[in-house]
Amino acid sequence: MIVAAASPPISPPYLNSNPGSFGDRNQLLFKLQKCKSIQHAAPIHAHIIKNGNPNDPFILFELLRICSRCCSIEYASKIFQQTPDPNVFLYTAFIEVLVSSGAYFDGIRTYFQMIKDFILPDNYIIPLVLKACGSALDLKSGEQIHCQVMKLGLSSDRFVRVKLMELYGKCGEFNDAKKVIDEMPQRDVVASTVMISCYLDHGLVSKAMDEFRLVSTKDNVCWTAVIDGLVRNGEMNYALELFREMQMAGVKPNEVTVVCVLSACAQLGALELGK
DNA sequence: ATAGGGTTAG
Repeated sequence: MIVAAASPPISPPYLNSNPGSFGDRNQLLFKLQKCKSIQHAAPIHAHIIKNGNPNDPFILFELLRICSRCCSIEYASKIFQQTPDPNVFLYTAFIEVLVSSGAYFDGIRTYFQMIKDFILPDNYIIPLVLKACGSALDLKSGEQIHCQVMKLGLSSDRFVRVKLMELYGKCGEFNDAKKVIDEMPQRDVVASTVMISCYLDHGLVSKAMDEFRLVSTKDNVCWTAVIDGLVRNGEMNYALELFREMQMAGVKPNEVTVVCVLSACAQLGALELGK
């Protein structure tokens, strides 16, 4: 069988005209995706600056991801400052570097810079920056972002809702957190777990249990969050009772569950039970 | 073509 000869490929403008040892642009991208450190990425980056398009957003995105992996704010800042018109992906990747290194306020500032530049936030960057607000206990910024969420119609996104609840929970605004979960058409187990933890972190045991009784789940993380919270609130017997109930319901404990239950036994001096 | 959620001790 004779196969028709393929028509000669048209070189896309980003293709390296004389591919050296690094190969073409897609191979460079692939190599960057596998880089674990800047040491590995730097020569590839240098090669792109010399021979390729250093403003290629996909390349820059991968470089920022590497900075996230190895917590290098410095390298990331250099890249980001030299990016002429960062899009929402590049803002997200850069803010991720900042937030994962604990530079919450820098992350929040960078987000508001993006808004000033008329770049629309999406349902990926919003949870990220809400997490920063929660960690920094920056309720004012968080509320501002909540307003943007409503205007942009992003409030149905489940990641957005979870991070809104965490923000309000960390700031002690339980009514606002509850409003978010109550507005869900139907609550999912992660949202419920966050709401429960939000109560238990502030000693509101009975509110947490009310929320838990609405769930009915075989999800052991959710059960564990409740058991842990009870232990942290000094409700050892209640925690052990729930542990038994969990097993009766056929939910398998994980290692975190066991740590919590053993801690309860230790605090009760219940050696035999612990054994 | 580029991305993401919840639980623990020390």
